[in-house]
Amino acid sequence: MTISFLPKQFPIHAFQEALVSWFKLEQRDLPWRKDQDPYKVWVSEIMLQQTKVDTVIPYFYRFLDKFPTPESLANADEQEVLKAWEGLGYYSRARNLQSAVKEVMENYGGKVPNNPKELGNLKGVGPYTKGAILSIAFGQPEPAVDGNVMRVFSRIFKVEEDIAKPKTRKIHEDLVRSVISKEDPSAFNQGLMELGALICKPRNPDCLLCPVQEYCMAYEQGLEDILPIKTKAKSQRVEPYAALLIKNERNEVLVQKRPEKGLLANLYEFPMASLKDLDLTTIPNWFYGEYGLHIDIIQKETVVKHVFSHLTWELDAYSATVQSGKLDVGPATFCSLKDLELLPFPVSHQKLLPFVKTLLT
DNA sequence: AATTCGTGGGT
DNA sequence: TACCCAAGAAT
Repeated sequence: MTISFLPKQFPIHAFQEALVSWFKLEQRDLPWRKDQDPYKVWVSEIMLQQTKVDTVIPYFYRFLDKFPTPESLANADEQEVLKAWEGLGYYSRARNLQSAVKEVMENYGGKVPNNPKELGNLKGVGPYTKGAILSIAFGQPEPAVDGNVMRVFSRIFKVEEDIAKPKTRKIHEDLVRSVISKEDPSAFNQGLMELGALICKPRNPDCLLCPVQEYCMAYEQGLEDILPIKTKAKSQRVEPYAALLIKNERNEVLVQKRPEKGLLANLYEFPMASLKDLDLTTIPNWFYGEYGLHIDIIQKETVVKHVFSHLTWELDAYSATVQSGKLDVGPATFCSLKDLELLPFPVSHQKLLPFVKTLLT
């Protein structure tokens, strides 16, 4: 059964005009809005996935300064790309972006594809990003449905489907297709998102300032605080670890590269022992088995609690020294204080760097 | 379809 | 404090 949420008498053109003219007047001056270079639009859209504008801005400047063209990004070392992404989170975005840019270099002559099929096949480019690039960079009337659009449309058209459910996105894509401005798809799509960010906020929306208030069913019926419907995520688990800050006789600290898949893939960290399986007395023996080094634990330096989307790390950081043995693990290596600055660390381990500096100084 | 994947700011 | 939330994609 197909449900159309678009009222038969909905004044499409007046709605478009109200939204687009508001956006052109009130839009924020953002660095990725200076031109419509598809590469810059692409980079910005990847960075903006699940990430606030204010957080992205400095990363966007630094990233474009370092990798101004698809070619420069394609030819860069992955570690350098991850270093530029350090602290931004969702690091597979960076690795997928570089992978996709390499494909653009090889298969599309360095030109970002301007059609849904080729664009959607690029790594890290899903339905939203595909539509955003097509509409913003190429002016095509394609939907770009993100969380803002689903919230805004849930209110305007009184859509009561759970926006946390994957299938709900299709409802809103159909709605966008039925009302998008063919004259200015870019301003229309961006206008919806800008409206969601500035006016039609998740909580306490500023309906009195809204340029499309007269078209909003939720406002008309006093439902703006009820919609959208969104079920809440389940609670997260807690994982306790001992993080080991191990110094050798050459005043270097042991670091290791994380696996190439999964959480914080290919980033660096200090070795961690799960306190679910081990305790302070069994860690040295475990460590010798894993790394081939006898260590002496000195003392607890700090405790770090780090919250991810789906789990929490509780890191008890211990200083330690190498007693004897020979390191025999590939991804692990001793690293000088100076060279640490070249390695990409997740924020969880950046919190430990001040203590490492003290240890090595 | 449900989980996994980061982080910082708002309330 | 403890949630909630953000211009999602991959699996």
